[in-house]
Amino acid sequence: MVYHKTEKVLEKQQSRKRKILNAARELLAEKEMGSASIKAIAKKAGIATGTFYLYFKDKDALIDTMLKEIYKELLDLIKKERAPYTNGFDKLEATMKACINMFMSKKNLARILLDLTPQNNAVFNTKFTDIINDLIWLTKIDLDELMEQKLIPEQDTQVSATAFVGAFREVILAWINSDEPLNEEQAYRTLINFNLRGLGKS
Amino acid sequence: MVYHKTEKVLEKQQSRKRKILNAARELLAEKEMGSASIKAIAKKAGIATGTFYLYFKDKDALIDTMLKEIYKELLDLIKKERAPYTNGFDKLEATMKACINMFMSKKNLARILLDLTPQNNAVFNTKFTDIINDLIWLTKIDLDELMEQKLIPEQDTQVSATAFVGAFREVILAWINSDEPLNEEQAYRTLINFNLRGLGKS
DNA sequence: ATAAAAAATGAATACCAGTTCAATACATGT
DNA sequence: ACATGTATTGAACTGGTATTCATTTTTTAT
Repeated sequence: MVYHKTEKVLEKQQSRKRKILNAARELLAEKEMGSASIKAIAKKAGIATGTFYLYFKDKDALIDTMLKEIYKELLDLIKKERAPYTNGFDKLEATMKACINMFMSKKNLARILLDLTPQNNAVFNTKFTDIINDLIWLTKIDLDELMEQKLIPEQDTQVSATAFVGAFREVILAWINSDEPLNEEQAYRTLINFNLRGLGKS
Repeated sequence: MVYHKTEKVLEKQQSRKRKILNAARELLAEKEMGSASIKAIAKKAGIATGTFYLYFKDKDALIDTMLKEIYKELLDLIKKERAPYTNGFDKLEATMKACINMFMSKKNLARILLDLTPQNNAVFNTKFTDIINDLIWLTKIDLDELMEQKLIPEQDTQVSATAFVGAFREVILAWINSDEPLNEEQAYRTLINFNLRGLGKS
């Protein structure tokens, strides 16, 4: 006798995997991240703890998958928002605006992607660092282009890109963890101007 | 019968407390911070695990004390380096140079003060956030003064200060965790210029 | 030197999170 | 309906860390 999964079962399984990923996202995004235990995730996803291991090899695999997913969502949005522009500064500004909008509307995503405060998990930290480094690397590409075109002064673009991302990250995190800035417009402009001026936009 | 501690004993106890604090610093500064267990700290300090609890109420108390100490050391150095200057920009630059020098020469301090990557400890995270916020607050004071004097354009100084600290932190961390920049001088100047230009130094 | 007081010890304890697994429930094909 | 393959369950297991505490060592005062 051979057993073949029916459509209904396949769908149920996919839905469960999604539920696990969503539960993990929600729990990780909450302030007290200690709460993101397998037991808690399983409970939130509506399954038994053992069931978790039918969908993911271990906790590391879950975190890996989750971070990849979130990062992809961010990159896709950035790509879309940058598409209309060819000028380097416009592209950078579009990138920042895309990030601000995404992070402010989906604060839980932002907490996971920008805030590494509370993780004890080695894979999480490694993956996380990789993502930040990747963002810095993408920024550096833009800066090298701008420097090539003499639109910004001679500088160590690796350092500038790191500073750029660092400034951005700290501000967004402050907004997320406290309450919004009083004057959104001015705050946004201040951040964007800080970074663009920092590069030496002439 | 009444027991009074003799000088020798008091000194020995103070020295032990120091040894515990130093052991904690060294272990926390190492890459794999999971190793900073009470057992490891006690071992490094040359005492039994139980003895630790004669000197600190619990692990949280140790971390609290340690972070306060380190932060005080940093603030003292900053204060000293700023003393010669009255101009706002000079003061900011002196602050940055003091931090760069301290962090690059005492990388373990920097890892503890700037990099919260691997802690699971709630008190550590809270304390850490407090310290960063304090640094931002101190920066904001300088910026308000500069804005008052019309030396930088109108802006949300809370945001600028946050960006300033964030850029600085990210770059220093990158230097600490990888290897030094190839061209130290240019890298330092790039970072300092980024931040000063970011403010809109005219 | 001796007894009381304090400090130090480290094995035992308590606790908590990730993971396993024997038992159970459900799905499939005949 | 039945037999067999697969999925689910949750209690038990594992490993690791903070903390305690009965015992031992050291210090003090007589």
